[in-house]
Amino acid sequence: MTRKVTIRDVARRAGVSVGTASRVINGSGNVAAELRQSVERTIIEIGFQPNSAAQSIRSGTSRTIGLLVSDIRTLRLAHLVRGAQTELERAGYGVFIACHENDREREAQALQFLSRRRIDGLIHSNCNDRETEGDATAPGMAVPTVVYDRDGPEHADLVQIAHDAGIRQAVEYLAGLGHRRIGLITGPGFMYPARSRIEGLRAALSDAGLPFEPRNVSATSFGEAFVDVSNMITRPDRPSAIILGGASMLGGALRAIRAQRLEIPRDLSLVAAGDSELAQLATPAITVVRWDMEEIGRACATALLSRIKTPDAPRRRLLVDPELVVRGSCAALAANLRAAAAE
Amino acid sequence: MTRKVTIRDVARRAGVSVGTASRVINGSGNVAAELRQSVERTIIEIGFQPNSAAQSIRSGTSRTIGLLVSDIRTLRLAHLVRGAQTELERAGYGVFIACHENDREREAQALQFLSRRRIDGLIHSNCNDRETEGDATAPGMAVPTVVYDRDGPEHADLVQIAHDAGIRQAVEYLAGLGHRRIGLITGPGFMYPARSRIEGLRAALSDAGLPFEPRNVSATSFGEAFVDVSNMITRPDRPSAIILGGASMLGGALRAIRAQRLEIPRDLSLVAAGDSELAQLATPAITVVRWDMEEIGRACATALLSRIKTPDAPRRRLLVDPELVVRGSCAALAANLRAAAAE
DNA sequence: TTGTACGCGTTATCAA
DNA sequence: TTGATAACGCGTACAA
Repeated sequence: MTRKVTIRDVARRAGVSVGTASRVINGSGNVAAELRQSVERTIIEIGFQPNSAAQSIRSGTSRTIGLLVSDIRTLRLAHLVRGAQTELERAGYGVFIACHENDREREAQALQFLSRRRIDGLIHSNCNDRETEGDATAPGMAVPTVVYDRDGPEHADLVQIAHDAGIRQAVEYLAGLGHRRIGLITGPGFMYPARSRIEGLRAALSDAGLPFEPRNVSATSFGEAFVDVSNMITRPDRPSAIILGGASMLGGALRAIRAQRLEIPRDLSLVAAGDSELAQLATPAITVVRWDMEEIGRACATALLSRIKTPDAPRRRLLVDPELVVRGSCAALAANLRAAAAE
Repeated sequence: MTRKVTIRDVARRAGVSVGTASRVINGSGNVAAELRQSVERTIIEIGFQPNSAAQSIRSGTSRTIGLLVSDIRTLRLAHLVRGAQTELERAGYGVFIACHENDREREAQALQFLSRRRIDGLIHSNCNDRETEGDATAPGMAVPTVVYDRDGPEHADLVQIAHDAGIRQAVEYLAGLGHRRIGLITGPGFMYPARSRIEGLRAALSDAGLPFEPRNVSATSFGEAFVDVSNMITRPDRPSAIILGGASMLGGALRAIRAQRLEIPRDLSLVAAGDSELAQLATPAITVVRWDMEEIGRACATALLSRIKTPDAPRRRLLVDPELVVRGSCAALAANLRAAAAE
């Protein structure tokens, strides 16, 4: 176990003062060329590494960003994280990743943990954006914050997906195929995405001259896709097309559809909001509304970096427009009816 | 921007010395009940959070673990990370995640970065375990280290998958189905998994009384699965069964097989080493040799924690046995031949 | 241009 | 049991 090597060791060995050594290390102030070289050589020789904790305590900045999401095992969040990470590391920041797993308590703990680490900024995807009062009182929340795809607290910058616009694209596409009863199954209403999607559905249906039917909308808890889809597709007046809000629902939805012996797209058209490996690999491949999580991660990072640079700038909101990717899970309604009648 | 609140603020406001405040905060030493309560109340009132950088600089320990893998966008690595993270957080450690993306330079940079942060331990999955001499000289490598699924440097503890045993299970299963020409396609030989798999194949074939044919083994770079599989299955004496080493190869392999208009399992049996969503969802579902990445992440964490506790304990090696999960991608050879003849 | 010395927030030692 | 104070490693104001 070698004892740690400090800037004093460098100074002593190079025959200079710690001040000079520090100036060489940070490139601040002028240092004679010969001394500089001597110090630089010494640093390499004895393998000196500045202690970032000491730097942090001295400078009041930790060069660390906190990144708090539900779970990096979710592929799209892993992509978000990587996008943010590359951008932040490029700027010299380290990234502390924490997962709240949609548990308010865990989230609070993580926030407190990050606060003790004196993070310089936070990228946060809350697990509940309707009750952020807890966070407001939470210590360390005055830190520059970018909230991803949630309605964050007052002081935070926002990076959000325009889910309403995505739903609109899906509805226009489906309406163009002749569908008149379009269902939406999405997550719980205490998070921005679900609210935005429902709003988008309402507007898009109205524009298409179609009625908004509350029974064709299901906004409940996660992981219940099987149940929600089953309920919706077993009704006699079931929708002929369903929009699935949330990529994590696709598995359950497909199982439900299969269990009812419905065939996609013959008996039911399906659009998923959010791309996934499953959507690409399913047969038929699922038509989706998608956005690039890695790019969004980078966007969160740059937003945060500029917020850190100019803390008093007005609050910003970045809205990312999704893109419709047509694959094989939707059929024109006429064909749909024909096939159904032929059975 | 509220000024940071320090332990001195707590002490002053509670009317005690910083020493007493510190003792209350850390639960070290005895403090009179009334003083303790007063301090505790004050801490909550003014929202004091110990500055972990200062704690670190004082105690010489950062309560931080570095976790260096190729890429958390790989689902199984995300699982490993979460497993390790939960275990380490439970023990009061924060986890600094870095990705080297199989680039030696990035890896060195990450190592240096983590070293400056004075991590107390490292969980590392090297991108090349045949040239670790660079790491040895790298500063900060004296830190307690657990290497995952690589042949790490001398001082590191090892957590490895028994890939050889996994291949053996696959070979025994395939041989039992009548297969005599069994191919193996795996990653580059400068990493432990490929070496272990080839070794396992050799031993298992020998035990089954089958010849080891070098041309039925392909150990090249990643991401070339399509090419490697194509080459192997277009040969006139192609194997009747292929073992795929590395879950990331499955996509390319399936495309290659499809491109040759071979049908699984009729024309070709397939076993994948490493489970994946794709393996479960493909039709037919792919028979795999699998292991639980989250459990392994936890194992890495506990190994590291005990290493930190007892730095001088002898080097340990944990070998995890894979498990064969039979699904639908393998057929008895007889049926295979019959079908082929009927074409 | 260089060196000295102080302070960052904390813990630990030592006297009281 | 409590308080005063030294140290941890570093950056920087100030003096030389």
